[in-house]
Amino acid sequence: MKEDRTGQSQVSDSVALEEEVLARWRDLDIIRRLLQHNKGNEYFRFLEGPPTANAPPGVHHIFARTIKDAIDRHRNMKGYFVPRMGGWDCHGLPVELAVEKKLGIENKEQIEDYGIEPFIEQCRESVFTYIDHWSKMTERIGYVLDLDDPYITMKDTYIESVWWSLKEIWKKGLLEEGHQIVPFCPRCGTSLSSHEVAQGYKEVTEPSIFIKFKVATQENTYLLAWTTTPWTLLSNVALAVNPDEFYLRVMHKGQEVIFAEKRVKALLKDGEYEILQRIMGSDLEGLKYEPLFDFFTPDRPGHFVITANFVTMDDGTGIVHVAPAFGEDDYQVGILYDLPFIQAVHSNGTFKEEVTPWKGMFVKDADKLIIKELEDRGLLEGIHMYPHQYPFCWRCDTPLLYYARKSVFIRMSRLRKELMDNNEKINWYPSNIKKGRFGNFLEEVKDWNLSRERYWGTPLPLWRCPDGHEHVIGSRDEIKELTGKDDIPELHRPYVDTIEFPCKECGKTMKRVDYVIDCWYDSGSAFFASHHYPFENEEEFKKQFPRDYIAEGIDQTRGWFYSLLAISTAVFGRPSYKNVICHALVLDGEGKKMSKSKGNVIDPWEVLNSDGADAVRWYLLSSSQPWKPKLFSKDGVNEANRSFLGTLRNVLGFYRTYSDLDGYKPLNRSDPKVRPDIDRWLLSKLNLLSRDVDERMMNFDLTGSAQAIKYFVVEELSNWYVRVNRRRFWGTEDSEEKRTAYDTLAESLLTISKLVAPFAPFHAEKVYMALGIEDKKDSVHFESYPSFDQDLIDETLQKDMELLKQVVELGRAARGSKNVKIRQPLSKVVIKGAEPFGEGLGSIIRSELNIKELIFEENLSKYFEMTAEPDPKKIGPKLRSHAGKAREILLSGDSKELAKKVKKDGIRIEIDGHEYHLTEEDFRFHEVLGERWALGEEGDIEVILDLHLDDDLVNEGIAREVVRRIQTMRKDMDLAYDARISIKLSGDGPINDGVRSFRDYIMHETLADSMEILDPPDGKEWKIDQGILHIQIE
RNA sequence: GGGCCAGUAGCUUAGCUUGGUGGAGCAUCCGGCUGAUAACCGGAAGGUCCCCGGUUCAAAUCCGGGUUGGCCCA
Repeated sequence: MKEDRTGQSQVSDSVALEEEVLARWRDLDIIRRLLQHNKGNEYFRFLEGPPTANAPPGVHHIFARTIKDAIDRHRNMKGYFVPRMGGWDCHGLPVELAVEKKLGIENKEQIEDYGIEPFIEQCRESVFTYIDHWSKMTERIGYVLDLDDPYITMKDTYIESVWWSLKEIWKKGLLEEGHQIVPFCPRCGTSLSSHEVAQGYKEVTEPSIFIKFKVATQENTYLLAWTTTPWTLLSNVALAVNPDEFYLRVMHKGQEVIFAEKRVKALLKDGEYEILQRIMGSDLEGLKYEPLFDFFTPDRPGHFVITANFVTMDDGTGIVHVAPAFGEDDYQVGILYDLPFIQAVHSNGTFKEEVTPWKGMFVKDADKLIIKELEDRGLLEGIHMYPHQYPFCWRCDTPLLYYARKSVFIRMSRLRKELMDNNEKINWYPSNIKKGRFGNFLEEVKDWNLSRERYWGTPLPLWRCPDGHEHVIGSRDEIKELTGKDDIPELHRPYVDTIEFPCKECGKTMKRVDYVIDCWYDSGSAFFASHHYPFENEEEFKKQFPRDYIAEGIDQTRGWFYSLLAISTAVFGRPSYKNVICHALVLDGEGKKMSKSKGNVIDPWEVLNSDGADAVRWYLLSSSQPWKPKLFSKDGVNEANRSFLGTLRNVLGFYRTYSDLDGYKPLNRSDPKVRPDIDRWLLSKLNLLSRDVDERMMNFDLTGSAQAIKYFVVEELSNWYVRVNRRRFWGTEDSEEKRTAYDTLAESLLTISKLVAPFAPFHAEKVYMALGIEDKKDSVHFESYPSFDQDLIDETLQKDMELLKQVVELGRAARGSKNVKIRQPLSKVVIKGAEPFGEGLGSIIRSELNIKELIFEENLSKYFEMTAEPDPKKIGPKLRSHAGKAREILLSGDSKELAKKVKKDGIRIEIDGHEYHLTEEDFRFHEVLGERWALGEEGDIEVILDLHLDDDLVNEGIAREVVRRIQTMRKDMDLAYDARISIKLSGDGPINDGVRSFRDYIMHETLADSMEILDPPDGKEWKIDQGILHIQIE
C-alpha cells in the first residue's frame, strides 16, 4: 500500500480501498502467512465444508464463508493456531447429471454404451469447471483458506481413508445389505433422488376405499381399514393400529366392525351403530385376520394386527393397511415385526404372473378392478374421493411407485443412543436445532442407505462370493495382499470393478458389488480423510480431533452435520465437532428463494464491485443473527457501507487530515488518567466495548459483536467524541489538549482496527496501516485481539456523560422551540435535575449549546410567571347570565397582571350595574415561562435558556455568521486546510460593528493575515439575519 | 401431508425467555448545523405488532387454531 499521507480519495471509496489492501496482501503474502500464524500454539480446530465446484458460487456461499472467516480470524488473533484446509466435494449424482446433459444422454444404458471410463473422466473434469470462480471469490472476500493444498474427495488418498472407515464399520457388523424403499418411475425404469421427487409433488384427488378384513377367530367380525392405493392390497401382510388410542367394536349394519373410537365418531352418525366393546389399540396387537388375496404364499407368519406410532386419527379408520414392499413406514415396521415381504409388482409397474386376474396390467389401471372384486366379495365398506399430495416423475409425469430395492446400509438405527449422546456434547447455534430439527431427526434415525447404482463416486469396497461370503477392503495394501497385484490406476470405477480374489472361506471368486457410495459419506469423512488418516498424519489428526468449529447452512442439518456426526459416532464413538453455527438461507429482496428460473439470483460480483467485500460481510453479519433468513438487498449492503464503513473511513480521514498537518506521530501514550474527561469517557467506553466483544466472540455471537462495534464507532467515536473535540485538532499551536486528543483518537482507531479485523478485514487493515504507527506489524491480522483495562472503565463518568448528552439535547430542543439558531451565542443556561458537572464536561455543554454560563439550580420558580383565567365552573353559578361577559372582560387584559391582582386582594367587576367580587377560588392559575426564557424538559431534567441578547452577544453572533461564510468560501475555493488568506468585506447596519468588535476572533478562525472593511461593498453577496454581507477573500 | 423457523412503521429490524404505555436505523417532511460534509443535530409524521379465538386485571409477549413465506422431510 502506498503511504499516502494526504490522499483522501483513497479512503473515501471502499472498493478502491479493498483493492489497495488486496495488492498489499499479495505483495507481502499475508494470506499464506496467516495460515501459518501462531503455528506451535494451541489449535483452534476448524473444518471447512467442501463445496462442489461444478457451479459458480452464490451470495449464500459468501455468507457461509464470512461466518467461518470471522470466527477463525478472531481465534487466530487470540493466539490460537488455526489450520484452515480448503476442501472440494467431487462425487455424486449432480455431477453425473451435469455430464449427462453435456453429452446429451439421459440414462444409465447410454452411459454404459458411452463407456464408464470416459464418462468418469468427463466427471472428473466437470468437477472443477468453476474452480477459478471459487478461488477468485475466496480471495476477493478475504476468506483465509488454504487453497494450495486442499482435500479433494476424489483423490486416491481420500478414498483410501474412506475405505478404511467403511471397513471399520463393517467389522462392527454395521454394514449390511437390505431392502430400501425408493421412489421409482415405472416408465423410466429408474429410481429418483429425493431432490427429484420433491420437484414432482402434485395434488390429486383419487378414490380411497374402506375395506373390511375378517377377523380369523371370530365370526362376523371385521377390522375396518382404509387406503388410497388399492393395488397395494395384494401385498398386504399386516394391519397397524395406534397403541395409545382407543378402538371400538361396534354393531353396524348387522356386522361387528372394529376401528378407532375417534374415527367412529367422525365417520358414523349416532344411531347408526351400537358400541359393543372399547379396547386400547395395544390390546389388539396380534389379532389374526384372513388375507384378502392368496396369490402369494408368505414365507413367514403375517396377517395380524401390529402397533405403530405413525397411525394417526386424522383420516381413515385408525387402522392402516401395511405393505412393506410399497412404503417407507410399512417397510420399517415390517423389519420390526419380521413380516413377510410380498412383491406383487414388476419394476415396470405391472402385476406379476402370480396375480392371475390382472397380470401385466399397470397397477394404477387395476385399481378399479380390485375395488370391484372387493365389492363383489362384500368386503368394501365405502369409497371416498380423497385429495392428497402424490409424487410424479418430473421428466415424464408418470405417477411414481414406492418400490423396495436392494441396498447396502449402515445400521445407524442401532447407534441411535450413541448419536443422541454425542449430540448432547455439541453446542448448536441457534440452540433450538439441537433438540429440534436435529434432535428429532436423531430420535427417529433410519439406517443409512449408502449404496448408489451409479458410476462417479467412491466405490463401495464390498466384495462378495457366489456363496454370499463378504469381504470389505480397507486399503490399497490390502488389494495387493489379496490379489498379489498393484496395478489399479485409481480407486474408481471401472478400475476397481476388475479386482477379484478367492474367498477365504470357500475359495470361490469374490467380486465387487456394483455400487458406489452416497457422496454425503465422502464429505462426512473430511475430519479424518483430509489427513489421509490412518495411513498418514496420525499426529495431526489427533491434534485436530474433534474439531472446535464448523459453520454451514441450515439445509445441512441432515446433510453434512449429520454425516459428520454419523461417521464419527460409528467409527470413533465420539462427535467430530463441538460448535456449529447453522445459518439461514439468503433470500431475494422479497423473501423468495433465489433461483435461476425466477431470475432473482443476485450475482455476488455485482455487490462486490459496487460496495466491496467488507460491506457485504458487514451487512450479512450485522443485520441480524445468522440463523435468521436474510432478505438480501443491494440497498442494505450499500447502507452498511455508508453508515458503518463510511463513518469509519471518515473518522480515519479526519484523523489523517490533521495529523498530517501537525506531523503527529501516534501513540505518544500520555497517561490516559490525566486526560480530559471526554477522553477518559471515550477510553472507558472503548475498554467496555473490547470486553463485551471478546466475550461475545468467544460465544460465537458475531452479530452482537458487530452491532456493539458499530454503535461505538458511529455514535460514540464519530458522532460524539470527534464532533465535540474538533476544535482541539484545529489549533495551530502544539498543546497538551491537542496531543491528548490525538493520542485518544489514535488509540481508539487502533483498537477499533483490531476489533473490526475479523468482520471487515480490509477496512481494519487500512485503518491500521494509515494510523502511522511506527512499530506496526505487516498486517493488523497479526495483532492480538484487544483485551481491556479495568482501570480505564469509569462508570461514574459514563453516567455523567449520559446526563450531559440529555442536557445538550434538551437545550437544543429549547432553542428550536423559540427558533434561536445555535450560531447565536446566549448568556446562560439553567439546569435542573443534574449534579453540577466539572469544568471538563461543563465546557462541552457550553460549546455544544453555544452558551456562556452554566447555572445549576433546583428551584426554577423565578423563571416562571403566574397567569390566571376565570374558572367557568365557579363563576357560572355565581354570575349566571353575566358570566359570559365577565369572562370576556377578564380574558381581555394581561393574564399575569390579573393573577397578581387576584392573588393580592381579589378583583371587583361590574356588569350591567351589578358588582361582583371574585376571589382566588374563582380562578385557575398556570405557570408560564417568561418571554425571556426557553425551556426543554424530559423526566426530572429541565433546561432553561436565557434568550436575552446584549450588544456583545449580538456582535458575536454576527461574527460567527461571518466566519461561517468565509469558511464556506475557503472550501468552495478548494483552499488547503492551512492556507492563509486576506479578507475584505462589508455589510449592512450592525454587521460592520460586529465584525469590528470580533476582528481577532474572525481572523483567527479563518486563518486570515489581514482583514479590512471595504467601501463600497464588493465580492460575494451573502444574506444573513442582520442584513446583506459582501465578502472577498484571497 | 408431517416437523421446524419466521411474519412488528414504506424498507431493515429490537423487544418475546421472565405479560405491565412497542424502540432504533434507512427513507419522507419541517427546522438547525457546517473545513469529518454522500456526514451530523433537533423535531414531526408514520403501527390492526399477519388473522381469529383463549388465558389474564392486563397479551407484540403465554396457549390453541388459521394464514403467508422459508427450510427439511414425505
